[in-house]
Amino acid sequence: MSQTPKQSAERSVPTSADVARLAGVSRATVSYVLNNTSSVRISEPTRRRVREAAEELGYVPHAAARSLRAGHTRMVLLPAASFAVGPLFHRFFHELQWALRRLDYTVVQYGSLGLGGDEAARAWAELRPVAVVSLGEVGLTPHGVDVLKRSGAKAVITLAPRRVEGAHSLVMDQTGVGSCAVTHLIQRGRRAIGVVMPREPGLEHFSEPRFEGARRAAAGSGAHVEPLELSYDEESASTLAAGWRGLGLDAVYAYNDDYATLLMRALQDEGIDIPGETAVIGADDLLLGRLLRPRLSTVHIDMVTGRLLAELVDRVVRDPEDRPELHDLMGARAVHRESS
Amino acid sequence: MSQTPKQSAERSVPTSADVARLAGVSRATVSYVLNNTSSVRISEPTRRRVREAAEELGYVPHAAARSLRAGHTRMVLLPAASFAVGPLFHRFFHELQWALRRLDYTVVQYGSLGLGGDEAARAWAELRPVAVVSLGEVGLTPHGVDVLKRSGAKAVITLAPRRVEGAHSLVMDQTGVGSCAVTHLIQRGRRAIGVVMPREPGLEHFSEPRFEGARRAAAGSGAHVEPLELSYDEESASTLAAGWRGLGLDAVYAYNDDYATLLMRALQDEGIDIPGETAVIGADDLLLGRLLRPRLSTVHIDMVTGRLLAELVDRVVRDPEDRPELHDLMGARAVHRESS
DNA sequence: TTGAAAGCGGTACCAT
DNA sequence: ATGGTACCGCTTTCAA
Repeated sequence: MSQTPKQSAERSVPTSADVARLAGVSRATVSYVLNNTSSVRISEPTRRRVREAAEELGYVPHAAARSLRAGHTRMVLLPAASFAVGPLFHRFFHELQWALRRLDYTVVQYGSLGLGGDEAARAWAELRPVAVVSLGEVGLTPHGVDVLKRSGAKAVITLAPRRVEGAHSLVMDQTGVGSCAVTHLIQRGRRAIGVVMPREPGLEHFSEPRFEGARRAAAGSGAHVEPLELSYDEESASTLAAGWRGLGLDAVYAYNDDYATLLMRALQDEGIDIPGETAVIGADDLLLGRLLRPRLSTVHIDMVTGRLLAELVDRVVRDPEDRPELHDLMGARAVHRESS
Repeated sequence: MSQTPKQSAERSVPTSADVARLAGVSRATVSYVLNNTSSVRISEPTRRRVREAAEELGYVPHAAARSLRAGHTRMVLLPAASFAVGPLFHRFFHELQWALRRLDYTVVQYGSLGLGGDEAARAWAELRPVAVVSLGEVGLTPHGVDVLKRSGAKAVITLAPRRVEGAHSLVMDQTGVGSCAVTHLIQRGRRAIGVVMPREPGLEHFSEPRFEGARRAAAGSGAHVEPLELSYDEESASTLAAGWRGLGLDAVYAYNDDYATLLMRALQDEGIDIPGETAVIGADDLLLGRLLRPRLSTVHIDMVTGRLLAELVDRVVRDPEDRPELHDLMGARAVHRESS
């Protein structure tokens, strides 16, 4: 019902020229007033007239026009994750956005679902973001980085398991997670260790380095690791569990707590004693792992705060020559509970 | 190593004028070629020269300039969820983005963490999105909707538990979830029913309608419902469980499966038999619920596909007068397992 | 204290 | 088949 009165106003979007006309001033004055330009003094009555006019018309500045004129944006583009991220990442994302906003950036997530790496980079570049912070979901190639930088991006930062040429890469060392888990299992006397590799697309960026870390931890210790594919559904888990005894494993590191609980349940249903016959450890320290019996051992991950990364983004934007390092991006430590 | 050769090119971002100069043609011709404008015929040799020049310079069109000229964008803005959404929503979001991209929209998530409802709407309006699809995280007010529409948004669609004046609201009727759950419990002979209300901010938009549905289902059936606050951590759960017997309840509907499993574990640790002494039901049908013992009863939710919503967005964008209804946005049905 | 005007990077009409 | 040019909305000198 409240739509009809606005119908006339919906005809066309008010511009600063409309505001100027209504206030009886020039467009320049409108700009000065609405941006509180300090280098110019505008009388109080004029300011009021301008503000009232803007209010009355429901004037909202046009970001595209503004940034076109300015020659740059304050947009930080975060390629949106195309896979289900856990609460850990979610929290980090949240903090990052909040901190960036405090630094007066416009934070935008740009999904790139149907696009390949370089197509995505080009699509992002069209928006002329001042910075791009990629969490490694889409394959950002050296060429993609180059496209972004040539389009004016001051900072291209990847938080990926592996380094990307040309970008300011912060390696989020997932190998530490795998090596923590396997070291823990070895210390508890296990030698034949399965490592669950999720089949879900997108997760390979995480699972492969985690496996690599597991492999390295086992090397030279007398233990060996063996990759095991698993989809995140009950059927896949029970299939794996059904053939479990034939694998001859005495322990399993199951990528993360979600997969670990799924597999542990299937193993228990198969009559396999946890941790007696097989030790199980997950990762990410999800609440979930504490709800099952036996309680799930896990690898707790301390992630850098979003605030820290936001500050780094800001530094690189202000001085692209500056290449600050952010170490200890991720700490990992095994948490022993009852399943190992 | 690949940065140094580009250093000169990084000085300034190439424009269509640069491409024109290099190709020895006018800017108009560049535009025609790169956009495959069908109303104009350009010779093949010219086309090639233009394309090669664009390639060589690493030219990427400036989205802001384009939309400024065009007078409109193809941007669909999805306010990013400020709270942890479950896999259900995640999947829906994913589908929606994918489908919108197929329809040639640019999908952008805009976080609004530090902003109130109307501030957020204004910030969104600056980007001049052609459509806004809000999932109800931020309080989109009638005024906010108005701002967006006045700024040129053809479609403002809310997928919220409650209707928003002026917007094209698709009510995602969360009450059905609550009433399903409670009806199920009543049918199984329970009368004193607790309803868990998560303390986590943002979830009240979902939990309150779910509670309302629960209340309505109980009304006139001889049963009664009672809200119970719970935070998503073990301590809160065990506190609630410790006083459980004093509450005199014989069943609980625990918002969703996450909260349900958390509470169920705490109740079991307190020695309370599930479902003998207390029946438990969750919602959302998460895999998690099938991993615990007893298996968790739940309310399965069928959500409309993202594709369907994308088509609706497209329809409203093409004809804002059209106000198509999308019914049965969410179907809910109780799934009986072992905990009730 | 305020206004006129140039120009950011594209697009599309109208000439040639 | 191609080029000249006006214009989209806003900011920012420079002049008055």
